[in-house]
Amino acid sequence: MRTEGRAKRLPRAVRERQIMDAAVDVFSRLGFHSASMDEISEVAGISKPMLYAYLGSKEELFATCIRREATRMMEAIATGVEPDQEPDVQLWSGLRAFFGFVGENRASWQVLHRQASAQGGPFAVELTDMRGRAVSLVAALLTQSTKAPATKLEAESLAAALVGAGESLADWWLDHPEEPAGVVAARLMNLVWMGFGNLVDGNVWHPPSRR
Amino acid sequence: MRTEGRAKRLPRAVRERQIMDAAVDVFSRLGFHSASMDEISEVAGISKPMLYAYLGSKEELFATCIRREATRMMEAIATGVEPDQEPDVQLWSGLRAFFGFVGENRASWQVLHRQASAQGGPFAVELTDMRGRAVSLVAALLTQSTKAPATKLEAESLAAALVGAGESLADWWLDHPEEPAGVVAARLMNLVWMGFGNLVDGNVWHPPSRR
DNA sequence: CCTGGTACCTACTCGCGAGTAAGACTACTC
DNA sequence: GAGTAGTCTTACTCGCGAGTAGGTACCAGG
Repeated sequence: MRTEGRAKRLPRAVRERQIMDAAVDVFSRLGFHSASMDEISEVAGISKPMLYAYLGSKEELFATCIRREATRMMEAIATGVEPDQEPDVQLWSGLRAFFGFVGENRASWQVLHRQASAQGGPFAVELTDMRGRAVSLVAALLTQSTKAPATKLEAESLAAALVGAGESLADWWLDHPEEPAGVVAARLMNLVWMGFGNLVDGNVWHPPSRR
Repeated sequence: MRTEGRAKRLPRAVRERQIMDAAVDVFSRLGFHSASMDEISEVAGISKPMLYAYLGSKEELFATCIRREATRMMEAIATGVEPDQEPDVQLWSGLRAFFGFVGENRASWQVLHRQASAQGGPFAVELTDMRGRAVSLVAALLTQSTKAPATKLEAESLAAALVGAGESLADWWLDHPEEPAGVVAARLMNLVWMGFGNLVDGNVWHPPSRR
């Protein structure tokens, strides 16, 4: 029994999952360019031609990773958010779900946010797409709840700022992992709902009575 | 007179500036990895060995670009901000300066923000450094003006969120260049100072009486 | 007019990594 | 047990781009 020998024969679907997992791991650690197909294949416990046979080129592989992780994240948020509630509660539940997802899945988050946004090329499409969905969601929340008729552009840019604040705070969180997810989420909630103007006066937002 | 011949002899300092300008241009268009030293040298109107003679390796060159552009930006902000004013006015002037800088200097902004943050390596240092200075600035503004004694971590994370919101909104702005800088800045000001909670009720922030 | 120093070049080396050719092993079917 | 479909491998090619060796033009000062 050699320790390094021919890999056990496995059905394609299983191998593809293993490869994707390895790819997300390596891409998130090294970034798109510094990651080599050799390393990914090694981590996946498989030889390089399998990569190409199953997942196509390096770019396709990366794009597939982005798509998979983005979908996972959007589903996590969609599951967590509570519709038919007051706007602030909807936002709050969305933020909790977002930071919850990032808390587990650090690798996914990194490959999603840092890497994809840097490669201007074909990947930006996947990322921009997901980000666009998130922005639209927030923008809709805003538009629907506002009394003053805001322009589409205005709502969208505010939503972009909010999403950016979330991403950035999540990045910051990576460097301060000791903070619990709920605390970080609550902070952002306070910032965007109450504003500094209120916070400096000691007025904070808090969730409605516990269920 | 050949169109492509030996370059005119110029003193080192001048050439270095030209090279840096070319490097910022190319890096911001293509990103660190996709940019080649050959292309940079071509844009700079010079041959490759000059690059290495003057600016060292590719990594050194990139780091130097980051440092230069980051310094320019921080100086622009420092110049624009009005100390000894109310916190909201300080923040407002800072935001205006920031978006003003980004509005001109699109290339600088891109090379700064998108590229550097993606290459985890030695460059993150430069970028993290500048970002850290910005965050500290905002955090200090917050701490100094708040009545409720906030923890250091709290102020810092809020500042990180704000800086991130600014960066993200600036990114968004790149895709909607028709908006004037002041409008974009005002939107972010409203978001972070008033909060959505106020905005949906139509309460907006506006600067104190014109000087 | 030589001597050195500085700006500047052409023309390489050389490693790394994406992608492939060609086949070997396994398992299922008839 | 022969065909065939799918899994998996070793061992390459090949271009691109970082970095360099070894010069050439130009300008001081002696």
